[in-house]
Amino acid sequence: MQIGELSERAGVSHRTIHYYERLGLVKPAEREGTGYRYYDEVAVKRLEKIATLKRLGLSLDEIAAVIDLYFEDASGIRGKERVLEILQAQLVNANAQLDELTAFKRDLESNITRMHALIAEAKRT
Amino acid sequence: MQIGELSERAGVSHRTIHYYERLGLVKPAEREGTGYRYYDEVAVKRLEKIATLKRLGLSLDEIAAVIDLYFEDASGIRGKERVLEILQAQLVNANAQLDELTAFKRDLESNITRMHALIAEAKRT
DNA sequence: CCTAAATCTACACCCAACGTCAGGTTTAGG
DNA sequence: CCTAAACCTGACGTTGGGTGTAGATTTAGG
Repeated sequence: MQIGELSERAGVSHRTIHYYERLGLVKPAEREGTGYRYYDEVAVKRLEKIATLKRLGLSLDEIAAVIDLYFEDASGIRGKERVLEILQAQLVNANAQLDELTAFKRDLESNITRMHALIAEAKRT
Repeated sequence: MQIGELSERAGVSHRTIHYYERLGLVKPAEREGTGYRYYDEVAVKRLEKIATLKRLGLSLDEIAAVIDLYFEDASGIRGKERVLEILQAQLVNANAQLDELTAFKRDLESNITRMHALIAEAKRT
């Protein structure tokens, strides 16, 4: 598939794909002499994973550092141990974010209740 | 307290406080003729709340739209209804983020398990 | 009263993460 | 074979969230 289709399917602009390529986040499956980029299905998954990691608050540089481990196996025991470390660090992080988000949600809910009450009261008078 | 102390206690630079002031996120308790800004304890709390909301992924503009409701009551029924809308939108958002984060965490855990297995196997051989 | 430290305003600059534009090349379909 | 649509590169613009710096003013402590 060419960059246009990839762009459409992954929901990012082709300029963004170019940009990500420069940062080492994605690369075309092949680029025969002509210059056109051709991608495979994995590229779609990759861009989707990038989007997810971005939503979790990682910078593009941070994503570049870990994205590969979702799509190729680390070689050698050292590589695997390194990957394991990174994954565990991310897990700790995710748990912290979950806690914060949960507290925020509770906060929101109580404020919503309060607002409802205030509005009801204001209407009564 | 002056801006230096506020800066120190809230863990943000005084330049950032100036910047936030321009965006309407904080304002000094008083500014007598001289020009110096003087803050009270609430300002510390405010800056901490801003930091929290930022960590949750809100932009400074979005924060500006809701921060007041943590520290003063919206005036008038229209104001309260507006605040309610914003809160409810944020709740929807928070729920979506929670779902995504939970899925991400599951993913991480399964990858961690897999890595453990791969490492154990590699060591056996 | 004097001076060093803190603060003031205003403008310029920085980085990340793109988007826009221009001018040229490649491809696919009729 | 021709042309419109897709693609290429490179340079420049933009937005968000700040930081740096200069030159002037204010304050506090000895």
